[in-house]
Amino acid sequence: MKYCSISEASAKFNIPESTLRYYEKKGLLPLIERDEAGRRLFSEDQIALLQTVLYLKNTHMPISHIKQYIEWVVEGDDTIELRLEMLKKHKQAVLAEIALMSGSLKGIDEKIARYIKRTQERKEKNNGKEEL
Amino acid sequence: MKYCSISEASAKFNIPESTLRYYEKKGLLPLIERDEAGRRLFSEDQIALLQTVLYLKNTHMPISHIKQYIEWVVEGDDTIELRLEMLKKHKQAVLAEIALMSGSLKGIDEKIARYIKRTQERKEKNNGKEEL
DNA sequence: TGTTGACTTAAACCATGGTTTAAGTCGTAT
DNA sequence: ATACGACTTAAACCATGGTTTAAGTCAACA
Repeated sequence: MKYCSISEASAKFNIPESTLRYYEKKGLLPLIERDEAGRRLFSEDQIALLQTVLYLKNTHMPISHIKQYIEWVVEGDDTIELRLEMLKKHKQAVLAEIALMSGSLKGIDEKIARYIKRTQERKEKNNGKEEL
Repeated sequence: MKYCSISEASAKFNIPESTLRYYEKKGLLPLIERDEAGRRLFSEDQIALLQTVLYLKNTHMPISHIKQYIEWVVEGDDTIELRLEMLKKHKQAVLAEIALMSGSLKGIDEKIARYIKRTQERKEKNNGKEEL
C-alpha cells in the first residue's frame, strides 16, 4: 500500500476530498503525483505531511503560514532552523490560546454552577406550591 | 460610575468600538440605553453581560448561539434550564476542542524535538568540517 | 459498446466575523 | 461662533477557509 487515492486520504483523516484539493491548490500539499489518468496519488511521505498540516490547522495556524512551513520542508535541510523557530513560536501561540479558552471556560463553569443553584431553588419553590 | 461610554467599554475589554456596535446590531448586547445625544450608555449589568458574551466568543461559540443565549437571558427566569443545558453542551464542545488542540500540539512538539536533534547534528557536522 | 462511478479542473459561491467608510450630530473648550 | 473630538448610522467592504457547481475524462464492468 504505497500510494493512496484521494478518497482513501479523505477517509483516513475524515476530511472532505474538496478540502484536500483546496489544500493542494493553496500549496499545503506540494508535489502530489498523478497516475496516467491524471488522478492524485498520495505517497506515504505526503500522508505524513498531511498529518502535520492537520496538526497545524487544528491549532489554528493560518493557511498562509502553513504554506510557508511546507515550502521550507520542500526546500530541505537548510530551512530546519526556520521551521524550528516557526513551530516554537506557534507553540507559544497555541498555549496562549488554550489558556484563554480555559480561563473563559472557568467563567462559563461559574455560570453553570449558579444556574444549577437557581434551578434547585425554583424546584424547591414549586414543591412548596404543590404542598399548598 | 454607574454607566460607561462605548470608548470606556472598548478600553475595559480591549475590543474595538466597531465590534461593540456590531455585537449590538447582531443582538448580543440588548437594551443598551442612549443619552440625550443618542450615545450608548453601558450599565454595569450590561458590562457583566458583555463579559459573558466574550467568554462565549473566546471559546468559539458562534454568534447565532450567543444571540440565542442572550435572548434567553432577556426573557428571564423561565429560560434558566435552557441556558443551563446550552452552557453544559457548550462546555463539552470546548473540552473537546481543547483536547484536539492539545493532541495536535503534542504532534507539533514531537516535530520540534526532532528538529532540535537535527540542528544539533548539523552543528556537529559543521564542527567536523571546520577541523579539516 | 455503453453506462456507471471515481475522478479531474476552473470558477462561482458561501458563511462567518468582523472592519471601514461616508455622512452627519452633538458637547465643549477656545 | 467655531472648531474639534467623540459619537451616531447604514452600507459597503474585507479576509478566511472552505464548498459547490459544471463540464469533462477515464477505467472497469455488464
